Amino acid sequence: MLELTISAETEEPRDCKICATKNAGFNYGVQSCNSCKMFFRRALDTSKMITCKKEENCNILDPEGSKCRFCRFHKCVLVGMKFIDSPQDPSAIINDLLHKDWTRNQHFLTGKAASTVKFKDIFERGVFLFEKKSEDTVFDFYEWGVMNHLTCINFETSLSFMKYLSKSDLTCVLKSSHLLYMIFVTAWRSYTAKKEFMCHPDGSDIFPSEVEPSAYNEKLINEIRCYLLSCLICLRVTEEEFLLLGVIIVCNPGIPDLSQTGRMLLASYQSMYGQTLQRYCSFKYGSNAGALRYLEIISLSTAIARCHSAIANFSTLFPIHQPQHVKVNLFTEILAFLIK
DNA sequence: CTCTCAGGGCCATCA
DNA sequence: TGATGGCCCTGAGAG
Ligand SMILES: [Zn+2]
Ligand SMILES: [Zn+2]
Repeated sequence: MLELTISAETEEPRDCKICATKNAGFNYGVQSCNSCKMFFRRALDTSKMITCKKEENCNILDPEGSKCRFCRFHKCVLVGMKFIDSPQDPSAIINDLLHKDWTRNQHFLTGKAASTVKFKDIFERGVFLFEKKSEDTVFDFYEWGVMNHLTCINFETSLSFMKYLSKSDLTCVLKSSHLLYMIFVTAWRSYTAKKEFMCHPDGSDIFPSEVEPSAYNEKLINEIRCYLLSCLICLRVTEEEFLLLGVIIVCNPGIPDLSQTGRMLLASYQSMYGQTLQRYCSFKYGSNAGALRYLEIISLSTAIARCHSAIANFSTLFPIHQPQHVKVNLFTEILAFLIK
């Protein structure tokens, strides 16, 4: 690879790009010393989230700053250390997603949100514990809705790359991509239940009962209920395609307010999952049909975005058409945060 | 063979 | 005392 970027002038070409140690070799694709190489590898291995105690801009060259694991790791990413072993085994990736998705679905079907869950925690950490729901519990719209949000966010934050993101980047991802992902999951769930319109597992509506459909444009309501689902039916989307497209949506690097390292991390993972989807398609449908199929699956994200904007429109119209029914609860707080 | 680099073991350091 | 990180070694692969 051509090295066109000129870093600080005092830096010798053989210095470690992260900590400036002399006589560094090549590790993970960049000029780096052995310590930084090992640090990077161990940082990738750890299951714990790394955080910065200061402002996420510690100077690694100064002995105080070099103690910050978060900032050192992010400098590794920033200078271009490759954090994905290439190429990945597609079936291992799919199995990992299958397992995470199964967990999400179990929580959604059998759990209920712990009463301790508060709005301000949801988009900060995105990890929740669920309590067992008793057999005869009947959820109303808002309880289903909150569970749908929490279990999807739980899934999103359990993805392998999320632990590398800073807290603010994590919030950006959840704020921009979570609702798209949740819409897709809801459509998928209705699709696997062979429904013709989106609904909750017990068949209840995806609109709260106080919504008076006749007060709205029928096309708008239909777009929310049916449009995306009809695309899934029409394409006969497989579970593998659902899983991979779901992650591709969650690791969209084009969302606003991301840090540069956050964008780089998401872009690499999105491209890795994209390649996996491509390989899956060409394996399942053959090389030519697979390439077309890949594009068709990717273009589902347009249908998801269309449903998203219909929901945004609806939630703008709702307080205008039915001001007497506006409620404030956890679900409406979450939705208000996501649609802005 | 030599060179480079990924990865693992071992041990010093520090809360 | 357990987590962390630096030093040194090994083995695989390329040339
Ligand atoms: Zn270094
Ligand atoms: Zn820091």
